[in-house]
Amino acid sequence: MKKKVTSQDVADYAGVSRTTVSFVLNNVKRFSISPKTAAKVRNAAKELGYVPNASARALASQRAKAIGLIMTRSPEYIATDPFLPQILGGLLDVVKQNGLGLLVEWVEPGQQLRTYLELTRARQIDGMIVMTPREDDTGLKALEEAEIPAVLMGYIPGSNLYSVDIDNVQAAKAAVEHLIELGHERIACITNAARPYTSANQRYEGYKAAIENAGLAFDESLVRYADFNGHSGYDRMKSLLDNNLNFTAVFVASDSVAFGAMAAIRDAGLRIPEDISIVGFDDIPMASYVTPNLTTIQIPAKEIAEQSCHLLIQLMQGDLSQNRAITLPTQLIIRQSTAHLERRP
Amino acid sequence: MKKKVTSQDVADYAGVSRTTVSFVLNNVKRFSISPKTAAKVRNAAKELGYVPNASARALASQRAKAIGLIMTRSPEYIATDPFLPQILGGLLDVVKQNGLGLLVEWVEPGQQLRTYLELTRARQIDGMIVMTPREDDTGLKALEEAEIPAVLMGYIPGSNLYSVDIDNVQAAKAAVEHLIELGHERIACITNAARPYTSANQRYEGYKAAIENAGLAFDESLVRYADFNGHSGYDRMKSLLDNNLNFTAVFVASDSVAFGAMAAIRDAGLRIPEDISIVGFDDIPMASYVTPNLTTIQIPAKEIAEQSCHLLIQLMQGDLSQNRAITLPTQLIIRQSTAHLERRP
DNA sequence: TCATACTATTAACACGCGTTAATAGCCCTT
DNA sequence: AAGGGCTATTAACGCGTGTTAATAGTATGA
Repeated sequence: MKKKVTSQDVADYAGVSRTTVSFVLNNVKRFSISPKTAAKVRNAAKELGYVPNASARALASQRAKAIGLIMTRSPEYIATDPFLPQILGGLLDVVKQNGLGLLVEWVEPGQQLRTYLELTRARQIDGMIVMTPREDDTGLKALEEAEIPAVLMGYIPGSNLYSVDIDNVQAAKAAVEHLIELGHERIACITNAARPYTSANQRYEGYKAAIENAGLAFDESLVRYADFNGHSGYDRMKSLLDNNLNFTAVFVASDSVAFGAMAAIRDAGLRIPEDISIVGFDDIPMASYVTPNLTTIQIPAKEIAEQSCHLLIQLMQGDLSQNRAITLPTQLIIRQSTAHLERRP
Repeated sequence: MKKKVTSQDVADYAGVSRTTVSFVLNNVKRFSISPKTAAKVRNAAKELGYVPNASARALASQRAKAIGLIMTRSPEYIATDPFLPQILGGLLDVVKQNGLGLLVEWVEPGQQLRTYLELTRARQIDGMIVMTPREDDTGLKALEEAEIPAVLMGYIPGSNLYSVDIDNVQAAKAAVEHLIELGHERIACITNAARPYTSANQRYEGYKAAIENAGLAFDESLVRYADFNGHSGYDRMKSLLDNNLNFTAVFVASDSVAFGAMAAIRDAGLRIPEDISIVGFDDIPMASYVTPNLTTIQIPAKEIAEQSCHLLIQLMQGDLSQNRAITLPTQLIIRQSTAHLERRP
């Protein structure tokens, strides 16, 4: 290992004091440094390949120059999240532009309290983005009180935390209204996750609202709760089909889940969209490659990540004048998995 | 913000010195502490909600208690990597078990040298896992020399770095041999990425070897180089089809790319597998949900991540007696996208 | 009784950097 | 020549923890 180069080394090499080195390299303008000295210092730093020690800097300046991405799910579920790449891509982009680092953590559902506080106190990060929060998350209140900058990706009713999200209710409503316009009246629903996940609950509410607004009969027995992945989608759809519920369309609140559901429909010998129309949610990349192409709701995942990150950075700079809740628009993408209801004799 | 609790506070509260607190909380056995005192300290720490400051600890102990995941791709490509969730899930699992943090970084192709060294010197991390390295990566040699623990996810010929990978050549060979056994003789190939990416090159070599071993004619004009995503797959397949190359099967070295290729085949009015058989690579979750289900090579992505992490942790503990290169097994998963060649009149 | 060995604890320094308060150098005015 | 007001620079302290070398205390053996 090459011997570590400290700012003292740079100072010696340039023939100035360590303080001067710090001023030059951090562009401290309160103390004017002559251009000649500054050049000497910069040159020395480059010559020696000086890289400031992050820990020491964090300790002295009281800021870690890093943010945390906190996921409230177990690795098992993280591994199957089709959105993660887009989220991460968006975050990494912004984070790097601002010279920050990104620390990824997950907390076991139930352990949130301890972990949020630990992360806060440990000061390894200056702020955090909480992904996929659950309404029953006990730690979020504590997070509000501790005044560490935090942004929710997603929304928790009643929480005072800053958040960036889509309007899940409206989006789900739009999806179901599309089916209604196509003449469907018995429309099933498979959520993306269990109800404590806000997004799942909101999409369910949107589904319900669309049904009721249209004067159709809402039937709870047409609803199933999936578990993020395609496997659960297959399972829930099978359950719907096995029960002879006589529906002609289904709203599936997640594309991943929808793919599983589609497989179940095919395995039952039914055709999409001739026998059953299906609308997804998310517009993950694969949605346009499956057969038939999936009609779905497009979520600007990357923008959500970017906006979250920008917001967090502003909070970290003490700028609190922002909107507490940012809502990003979604779009219904009509493809081939939905069709007019064909009345059968 | 609650006032930060330092180890001094704990010491005062417990009526001992800060050193004792440190010894107790870090289980330093060289200096024996009486059980009574230890209990007093632990109790005080709990009472006050003491969480050690990560930066200070890192500075003093010369170890950051964190590892880095370095991706040599731009966020644009990161956003479309279907493997990322599995990798991340695997890493997070192991990382947490060992009380470490995970820092995610990306380096612009071409900027590797600077970034690897910066990360090394900054000491924000104790070791790093480099993902999807390229053969033309100039920074890896520097990484070898700097003696920071590092593990490659993937393999670079001629590199002395520790690595965890699958046998890409063998796996590709198995995929193509499957097609050959089905009677195909004109077999096209679309790689997952450009040649400088080792995995792309190795899969290409496997393809070539299988063709030649079987005594078939190798034809370079049947090869295209894709770019990770489905879009490029669509494009490359279209190029193959437009050129009237008369092939009956194709080996696509990435499922994502394969999905695009499948769409192109359908858009050309051809059927899978009746007109063209297709084998993918990766077995991403969607592979079993597309129509027809994709025959592909299964990669143990999560295990790769876990093994990489375990290996890295051992390196960080100074245990160098490990295998330099770990190779994990792959498996050909035969589904519905491949079929016997039907001789047309 | 005294030296010895061992246990339990602590004072003090190091880690590398940011930053305030103080100092040295210099030109200009009176 | 002396003071005044700049500008450029630095000594010195603090951030919170790990760790070594030294100290106080206590039991053991002759």
